[in-house]
Amino acid sequence: MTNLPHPAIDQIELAHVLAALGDETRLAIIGLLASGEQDEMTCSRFLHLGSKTGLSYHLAKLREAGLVNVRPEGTKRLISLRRADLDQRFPGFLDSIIACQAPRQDPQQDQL
Amino acid sequence: MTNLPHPAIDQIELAHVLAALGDETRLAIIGLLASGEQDEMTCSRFLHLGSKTGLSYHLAKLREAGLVNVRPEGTKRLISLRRADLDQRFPGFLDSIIACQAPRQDPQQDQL
DNA sequence: ATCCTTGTTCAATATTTATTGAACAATTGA
DNA sequence: TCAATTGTTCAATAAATATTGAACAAGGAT
Repeated sequence: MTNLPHPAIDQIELAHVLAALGDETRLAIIGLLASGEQDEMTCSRFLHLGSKTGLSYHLAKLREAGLVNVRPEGTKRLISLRRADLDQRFPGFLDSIIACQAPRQDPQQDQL
Repeated sequence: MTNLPHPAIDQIELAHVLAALGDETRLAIIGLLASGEQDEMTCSRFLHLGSKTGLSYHLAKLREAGLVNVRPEGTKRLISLRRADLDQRFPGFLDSIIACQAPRQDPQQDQL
């Protein structure tokens, strides 16, 4: 099933996770995955963020850090956020990241 | 007062913060600062984490990312966590990090 | 003044990380 | 079978990061 190597919950390391997220491209990938559009997305869904090769590299980083799950399906790979695992391992962390990722409100709209 | 360059709250970038924290040494520094022993600590307080030169480098990274404040006092530098700023900018983020940093409980002690 | 303490800067190096393009593998579809 | 799709691997390179030691600067203490 889980074909590619994924770290088990308890061997997900904070520093490793943080390093994986400390990159705009990967942060954007997580933002998209978290957007809730769909639980799983193919690699090609992120093609606007970089080259095919580059994405393969970044997605591997995210997988190795324990942030995403990659499930081969035919010739495609279905990527999903390891929400439950991350919430269990680092309570509140993922949510705070995702919230920050959301478009920030500009000062103007504060009237009313 | 604030002698060295520190980013203003609204120019603290998430990816930058995450990258700064994606390093065991710097994560340990933040852990110590958050431990509450004292609000401010001198650089020498972290000397067990690396060389004098290395710490100067890592502390600069943390300062530039907006994670710590550095206040020169005589020949020393007093380092403190920018708690309030970070809480305002990224609500919940710092707390989740600090909680994860805390020594994890081992399975045994779960019996009341 | 002289020394000691605390910490920075600089230059050199080592190590990691990121980016590219070409070639490859597996699956799907005609 | 042949071609198209989806994505990986590899080797080369570029670029960013980390680590060292030596030299320096600013205070504080005597």
